[in-house]
Amino acid sequence: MNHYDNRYADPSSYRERRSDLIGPPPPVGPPAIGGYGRGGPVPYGGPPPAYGRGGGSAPPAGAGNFNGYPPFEPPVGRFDIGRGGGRTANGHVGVGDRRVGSVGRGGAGGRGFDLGRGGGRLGTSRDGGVRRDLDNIALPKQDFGNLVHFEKNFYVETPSVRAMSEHEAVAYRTRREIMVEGHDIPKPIRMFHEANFPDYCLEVIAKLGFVEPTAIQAQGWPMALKGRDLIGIAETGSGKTLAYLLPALVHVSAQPRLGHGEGPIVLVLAPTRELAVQIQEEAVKFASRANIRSTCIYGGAPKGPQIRDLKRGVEIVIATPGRLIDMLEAQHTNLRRVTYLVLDEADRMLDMGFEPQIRKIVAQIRPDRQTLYWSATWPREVETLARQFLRNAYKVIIGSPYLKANQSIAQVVEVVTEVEKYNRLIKLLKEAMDGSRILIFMETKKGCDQVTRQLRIDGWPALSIHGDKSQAERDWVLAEFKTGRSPIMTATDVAARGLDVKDIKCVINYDFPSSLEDYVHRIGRTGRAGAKGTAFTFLTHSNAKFARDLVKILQEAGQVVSPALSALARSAGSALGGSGGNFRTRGRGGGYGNRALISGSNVIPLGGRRPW
DNA sequence: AAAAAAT
Repeated sequence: MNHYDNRYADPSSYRERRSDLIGPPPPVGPPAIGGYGRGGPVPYGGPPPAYGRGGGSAPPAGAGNFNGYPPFEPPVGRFDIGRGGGRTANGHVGVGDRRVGSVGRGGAGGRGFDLGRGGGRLGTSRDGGVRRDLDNIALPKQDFGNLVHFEKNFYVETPSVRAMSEHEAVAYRTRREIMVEGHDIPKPIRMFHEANFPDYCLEVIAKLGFVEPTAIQAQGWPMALKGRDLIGIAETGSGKTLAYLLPALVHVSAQPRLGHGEGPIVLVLAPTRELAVQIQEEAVKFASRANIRSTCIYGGAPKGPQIRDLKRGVEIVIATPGRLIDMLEAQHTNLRRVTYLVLDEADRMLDMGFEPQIRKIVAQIRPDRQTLYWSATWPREVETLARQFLRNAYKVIIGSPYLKANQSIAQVVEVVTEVEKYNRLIKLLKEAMDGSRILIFMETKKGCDQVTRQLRIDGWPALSIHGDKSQAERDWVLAEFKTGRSPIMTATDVAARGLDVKDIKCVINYDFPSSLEDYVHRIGRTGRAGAKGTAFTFLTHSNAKFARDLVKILQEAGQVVSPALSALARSAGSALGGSGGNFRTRGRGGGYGNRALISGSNVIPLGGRRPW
């Protein structure tokens, strides 16, 4: 037990023991806010230094610069993706050399390293073949026969928590709408210091300006610190990331230090690259203070630096599944030291597209690990599947156990026809352009590109992010959006979950999403951390099957339901059928999207007038 | 019928 007690009494001791270790990369500084204003010209200093070729080149003459928004500057050079990786500017040569076919360890279990990707044996179509390959990669079987015990219970009640009566704990949970399940549930904490985090955590928390734990943190922290498995469900923007990251740091600090060739202790899995990067940025803020190293492993970026981080030894890995499996297959790392596993956006991670990959990864991790699932949405069907990977789990739900939207988002639903959408969008933009950001969701990548193109022709400073764009372009577009240099972003569901961008005052669902869970996540890009936001949603008759459940979500959040929406709801059945049947029922449409041009020429110069 | 996740 009191491992952790001792450590906490002297937080410097661990740092000293580890003084030989190299610290993590410095945290990424917050992007400068501003640069976009209603009246004035927008300062634009040329393409982003990270990607720019020449740097700071003046935008070409012509309409493109009229509003001060840059024409698209193709971010090439640094991420020379898809050409073998040997020619990157920073000279990571031969990343591909040591990949497939390396011999498995001679030890127990099959090795199954013979599934090269070079041959494309499962079909050469870009879309489809790739995923089947991924699913077919066999990782070496792990032998968990004689593992040594590891410590995972670090929860020590402070006197003030101990003094809380059972009755007070229940009252606190009622007041903050905390619903708990499981055996031996700890009392919630009311203040940050009651979680017994190391001082550096409290310092960073103070610096970030947080005053009180959110409900999910108040109950989730003591549960996670107890070392038990956990399902944590709380609305978008309510602080789930810190709810699992801070216990992760405590967990890491109490484990034996990494030996040569050992992989991470904490593994966090996320469904998109941008979300993984964002979690990593959050982790670094805290971990760097404890000399705990963390890194992000995700596709579309050069492997060299990622491999280097893994080889050097890193306590926390935040990853998207595909690249992690790739790294495991190539034995750049292993998961034999992982004792704290997090699935962020867990319902998404367990849906059809991801489940096989998750199974593969989880099979590499010792069964007595601590496993934590987090999401704002948790369809009933997922839980059965999820429980396969859990033991004696707690469950904590904030607010209603049903599908629920964040209450601080105003939701406006408009019943329209397909052809009316664009003009209606323009009207909304004219009202909404006030210096903050506007995020527009589309159903398809192609639709995304088409609307973005038209918006730019009409002079609207919009850029688009979706999965057919190069990672460099995705990074660049998101950065332009975050800084406000390009205040309108159109997106597919790649941007639906988890992304935390400041000052998104307005989300527009140009196309209705394919599930109500996605609806809740999409609109949750606004109204973060108690801020207000507005979500506009275009609903057509072809979306009628969602109307009834959408009405429920609106009512639950205290929103006005328009007569048009009620009428549509009455005219159609429920999308959820008996029991939420829209989960895991959809197959993948093959070969749909069109690959974005590497040159970025799908982003056209802005039209020559300022329409707002 | 879509998106995402390796090259």
